Amino acid sequence: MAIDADEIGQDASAALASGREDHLAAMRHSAAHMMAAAVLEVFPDARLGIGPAIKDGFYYDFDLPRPLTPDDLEQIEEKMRAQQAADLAFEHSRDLPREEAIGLNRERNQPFKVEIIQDLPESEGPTVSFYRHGTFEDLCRGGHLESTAQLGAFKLLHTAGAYWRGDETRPMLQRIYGTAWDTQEELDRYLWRIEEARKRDHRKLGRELDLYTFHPESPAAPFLHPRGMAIWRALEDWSREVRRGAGFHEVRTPSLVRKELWETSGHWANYQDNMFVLDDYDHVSGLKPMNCPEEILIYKTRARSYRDLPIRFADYSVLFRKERTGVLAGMFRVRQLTQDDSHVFCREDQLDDELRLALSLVRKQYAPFGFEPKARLATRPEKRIGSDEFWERAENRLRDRLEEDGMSYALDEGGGAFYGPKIDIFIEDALGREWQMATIQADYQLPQRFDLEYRAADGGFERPVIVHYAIYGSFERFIGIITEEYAGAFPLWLAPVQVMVVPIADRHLDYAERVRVALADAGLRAEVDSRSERMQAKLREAQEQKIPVMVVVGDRDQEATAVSPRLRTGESHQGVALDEFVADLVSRNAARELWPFADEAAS
RNA sequence: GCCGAGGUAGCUCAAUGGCAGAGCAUCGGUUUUGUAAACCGACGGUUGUGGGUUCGACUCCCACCCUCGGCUCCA
Repeated sequence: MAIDADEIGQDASAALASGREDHLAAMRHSAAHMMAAAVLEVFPDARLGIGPAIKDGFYYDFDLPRPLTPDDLEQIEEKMRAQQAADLAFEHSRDLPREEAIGLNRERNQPFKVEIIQDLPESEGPTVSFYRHGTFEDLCRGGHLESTAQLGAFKLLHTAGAYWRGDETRPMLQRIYGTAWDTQEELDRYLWRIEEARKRDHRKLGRELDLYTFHPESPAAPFLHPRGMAIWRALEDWSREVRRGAGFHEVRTPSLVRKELWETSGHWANYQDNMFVLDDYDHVSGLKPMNCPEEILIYKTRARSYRDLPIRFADYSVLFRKERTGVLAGMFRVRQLTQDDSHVFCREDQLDDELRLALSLVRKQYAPFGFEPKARLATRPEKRIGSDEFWERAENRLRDRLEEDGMSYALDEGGGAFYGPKIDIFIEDALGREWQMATIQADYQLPQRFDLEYRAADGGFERPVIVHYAIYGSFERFIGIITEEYAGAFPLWLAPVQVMVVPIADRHLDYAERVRVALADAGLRAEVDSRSERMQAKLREAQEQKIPVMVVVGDRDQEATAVSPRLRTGESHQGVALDEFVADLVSRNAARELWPFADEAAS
């Protein structure tokens, strides 16, 4: 078999990359040890939790007598620098039989360490290892730098509460997050990325660009301003276009639904606490957190034939989820959301094709954004319904489709929904952050719970399968993500105001309005800046609003029925014929190009 | 829900127990302009809400609301 030269190159660079990853992980893990030692210097009574390396850095959890302050962090960081300067060797100090190790940690008053040792599986062997640098010794599997002097550039970032072992019934410890890199340049670049993310915060941009705002009168629900709504509509139009070609039919279903439906679906048992429940005279009703059971009611309104299937419903209804207050976050986590929800009722023998269709629609719908989807296969959770045999079959099916599609995917053990496994799709944004987007689920449970059936070719009754998916996920969240991805500089097809017409003097107002109408008639979103301001001021304003195209109109343009466009990128032209200009924008808009540039704001 | 931080004019931010202020925005006027900010003036506040301490509270204390960073959760 011939070996592709490119493949060798890729393997080699992958090996290099993973060697570098190992090195960074060892360094960050070592930094965590040094931080623990420093914390013990400041708080001799501190009890230690765990301290792993993570993406971009490390953390360590502590039980401390009082909350940490920013001053404490500085002090701890200084003590770490002192260790770094002291060039202390990291050494494998000893291996102790479990009982002795437990005794040692009891003596040191480290109950969390005792618990870790007690819970180590037998397969880890009869002894546990300890590592030391300076006077600090910690229970540890190993994987360190040779010496504290090898720690590169680091910084302690912030503190946060974290439950011991991630269990909310256990004590809450104080976690200190830090970051560590080989060089100061890499550290600076990372800190720049954090700063850049802060600047792109969608809550800030949403207000500055007049897209959406949040108000305490309706917490965790965005108020969409005209400009935000324009983005929403552009997204919705694209979603409908994608689904129309794929044979979907749009439905709309009620928000307020009696609890019996949720009992049948299983949501009442599993998510009752996260539903808004209302008193409906002598009934109990809930605001719907999901569309599926209602699509099912539509399915059941008539006898279905095998010839009717697949039936594909799209539903853009509003959903309500009573999220715990602490999880709310701008557009990312809201209590009222709208999905581009899709439900396909199909025969078992059509399922593979429907999963293929779903994956292809994900690719298609993401293409104009420049998003490259990756997947996670989320398998059976602890809290679930259905037999193991069912889960096995369903998981394999999803895996096969992913393999076949070639989409890169990872496993998310136990991450499935209570009624079935799912494919979660995520993307990486311009700053290297990952966002979970679409989710695709093959569901055998709801059809059974609702006793769905269709008449088969042989005259018998068969049970359909439901494929659930949402590609944007929720519109709210998606808008938040793309606001940050583009740093507010939306490509033409998404820009709330696509063209700002800038008359030079008041005598050009009539012509400016004529230009606006020409653009609007062509289906573009255009406005005239009719203020009695200087042209430069209007351009600055439009530029700050990240409007992709400005057109200046003055005497020369008016005479020639032309415009003088200026792009957000700074590029400008004089005296372009109005017809040509409109036609050019119309075609770029229709093609949903990433134009003028997607990431110009990042540069 | 839990841990921590925060909330002053529409926005960004000053004022640490003693007269709540600036820039931008807004409004009025002057200016009519060729590719990123014209000039002059005016308006704007129950300092998140409610209680308390004090001669006096933006400032100190308590409760609540909202937001942010995390943890847990995410059908």
